[in-house]
Amino acid sequence: MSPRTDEKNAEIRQESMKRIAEAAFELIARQGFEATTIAQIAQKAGVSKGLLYNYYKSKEDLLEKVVVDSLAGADQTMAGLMTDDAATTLENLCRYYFRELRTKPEQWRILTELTFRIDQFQFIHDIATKKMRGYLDLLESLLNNMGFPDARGEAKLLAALFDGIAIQYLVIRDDYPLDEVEQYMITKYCKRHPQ
Amino acid sequence: MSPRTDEKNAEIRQESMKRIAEAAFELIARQGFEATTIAQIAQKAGVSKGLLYNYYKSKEDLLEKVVVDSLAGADQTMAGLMTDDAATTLENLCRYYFRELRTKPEQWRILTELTFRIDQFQFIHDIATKKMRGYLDLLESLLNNMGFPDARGEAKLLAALFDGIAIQYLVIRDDYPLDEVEQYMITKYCKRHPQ
Amino acid sequence: MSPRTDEKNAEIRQESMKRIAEAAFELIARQGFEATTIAQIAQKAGVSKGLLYNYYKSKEDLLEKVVVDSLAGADQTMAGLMTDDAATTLENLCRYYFRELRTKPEQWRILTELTFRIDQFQFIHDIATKKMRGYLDLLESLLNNMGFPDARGEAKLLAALFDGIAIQYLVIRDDYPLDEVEQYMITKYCKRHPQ
Amino acid sequence: MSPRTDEKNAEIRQESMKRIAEAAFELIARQGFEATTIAQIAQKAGVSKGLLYNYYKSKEDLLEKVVVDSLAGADQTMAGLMTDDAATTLENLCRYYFRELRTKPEQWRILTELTFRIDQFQFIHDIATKKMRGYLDLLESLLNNMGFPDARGEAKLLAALFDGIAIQYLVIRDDYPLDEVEQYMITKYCKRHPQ
DNA sequence: TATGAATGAGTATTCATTCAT
DNA sequence: AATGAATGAATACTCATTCAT
Repeated sequence: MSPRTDEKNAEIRQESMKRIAEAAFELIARQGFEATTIAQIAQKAGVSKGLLYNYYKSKEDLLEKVVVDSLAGADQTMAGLMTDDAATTLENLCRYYFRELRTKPEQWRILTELTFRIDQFQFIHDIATKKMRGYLDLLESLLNNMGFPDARGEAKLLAALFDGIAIQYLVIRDDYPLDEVEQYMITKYCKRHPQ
Repeated sequence: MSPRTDEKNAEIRQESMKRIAEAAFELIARQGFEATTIAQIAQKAGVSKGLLYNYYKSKEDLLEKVVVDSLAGADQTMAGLMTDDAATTLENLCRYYFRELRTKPEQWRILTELTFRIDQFQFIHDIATKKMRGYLDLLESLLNNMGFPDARGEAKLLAALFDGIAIQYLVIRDDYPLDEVEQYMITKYCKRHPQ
Repeated sequence: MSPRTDEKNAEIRQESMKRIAEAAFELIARQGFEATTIAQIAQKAGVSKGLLYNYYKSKEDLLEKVVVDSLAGADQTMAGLMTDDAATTLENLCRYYFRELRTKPEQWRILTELTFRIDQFQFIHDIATKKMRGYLDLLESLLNNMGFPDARGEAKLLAALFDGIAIQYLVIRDDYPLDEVEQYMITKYCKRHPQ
Repeated sequence: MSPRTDEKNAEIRQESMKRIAEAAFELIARQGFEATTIAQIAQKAGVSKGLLYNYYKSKEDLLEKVVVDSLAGADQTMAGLMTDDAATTLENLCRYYFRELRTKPEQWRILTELTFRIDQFQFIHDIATKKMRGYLDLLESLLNNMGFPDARGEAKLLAALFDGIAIQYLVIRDDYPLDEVEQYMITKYCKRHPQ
């Protein structure tokens, strides 16, 4: 019960939770939520099923925490991409988005899949709605700064375009010309002066 | 000597299958595939669980048949929207798409969700991939006829845009300005002469 | 309702029952009783499931009738093997038994298997007990006529020997020297004068 | 740091498995394999259905493990009956066989029944075939040592005789003179000098 | 006589969750 | 903090049997 022990405990705790979360995300990304069992997650994380329930209330709670964590990480990274120049910022965001899509397609696949399951997971509804509004506001502000007329309307289309490109790529995958589309988007939205 | 004529039997079968399929699609669309039980489907269809297995090999087989049927119906409807004029055809398709989204959002949601569950529903993924390619070709051909330069590239963005609008609408729902976006799309792609 | 129709009906009836019984025996012999479904039997017999229940009260009733028929056929054949000379009769029976074993091993297999399921099928108990006693009496009488001392005791062993040979052959099958054993039995019991 | 020592866990597991196996064997021996439900076994063993599946992959796996265990036990016991003198060993085996038959007829019945269900329980058939060959070799060796001419042929008949006696006894049961037959077998094969 | 659509009771199996240690 | 034995509710699927026609 000395402070040292408490510290150590907190450390162990963090370590265990991290391993559980990683195992969960990886398995769920590969197999889907219902096809992944608590037993699999515990085994992959190298902990007992019981311990898992010390940290997470339920399987769904685990999913929520994992998803929230994953998105929080993305938010943080995106914050680092902001600059004083709107066009540069937009280009940074754009490149980041395409890089993520290319390097972690399975993670994006599961996140997108979950987005479609709004009615089944309440937390998804809240998160997805908030995220979408946030991105919309960000895009609007950037486009506005860049001098686009009807920045709000354009932002809506741009947001939809990003989502749609992800869908097409995640489904068609190897045959989808992601590089080409990325180039097109950057040229069209970040390099040209708006009319 | 048949106690019931073959036609009568076929009729009865069709009727039962239809009721089962409708019940299944509706429940699955609302609750998702795993959350929907065979018992629920049978009850909603007003038949016994056993009868369901006279017509469908398994729960997954039922899903497949229902999805294929649903998509076949859409194909047929779309075929009727073709005209001699590319711009008119595109406008028809566009209006049809937005009408579907508005009137049957749950169906679109479940179909898209299932498309993403590659490892679990290979057949849906295959169908969806083929459809996506088909739409891409159709859009390219239309845009080409309408005089767009780089019709292929533009078709890709347009396809992504349609998908993206759907996901945004399905998530944000009531707050999403679907009418406005529809108008914008039609104006931009179907009414203006390409540069 | 004319006599002619009744006759015809009876004929049809016989024909249908025969086909059902044959299909049932064949399927049950190959797959076992519980692994064989009424649907399979009906299909193989080319009749409807409903018709089957016009003739047989239940699946178990069908099994009983089929088994009884099969054994009755054997009885009839055996009756034709009787002669005035006990040694000749015994030899005939012996040869018949081995020939059956060789030509219809699957049928014997299922009958033997059923014999072991006394507690599960009441009718099996009755039939098997009666048969065994009948054979015992027959063998005793034959051995007695042939001059064996302690014909009853010897008959008991002989009966057990026949059963045991069947078991060994039906299990080991191809490697079992059935011909050799047959020859041995005939030589030992039918050809030599008892001491 | 384990909340329960590994040994303690192993003990608990062994205990549970034993109770399940015993319950399963007893019920299956009495009612047959398909007539015995998992629920019955679990209840008789005093555990939940779920626990049963912690230890056995399926109902059939449970059957296999139980059968293999049971036969391994018999092997061990028989090994203890071997002596330097062939006649004594044979007599020991003979007495053991009859005692088993008398005290555990249901177990013999079910094991033999299962042996005949080749297509459904391949593993039992394989085990039984191997056992039969093993017994044959053992009998041949013993008879050979005892000076029997044609020990191989005699062994075959003796093996069949044992099997046949079992089936006769299991069917006729109370009316079958098992004691008398046992005496006869011992006198004939173990006490007399071969000619 | 004959059919086959329909039933529903029955069964193996899975898995999130709990809790004694 | 950590374990894993144990639970039991939930669920897909089967199949003998019935009955309207």
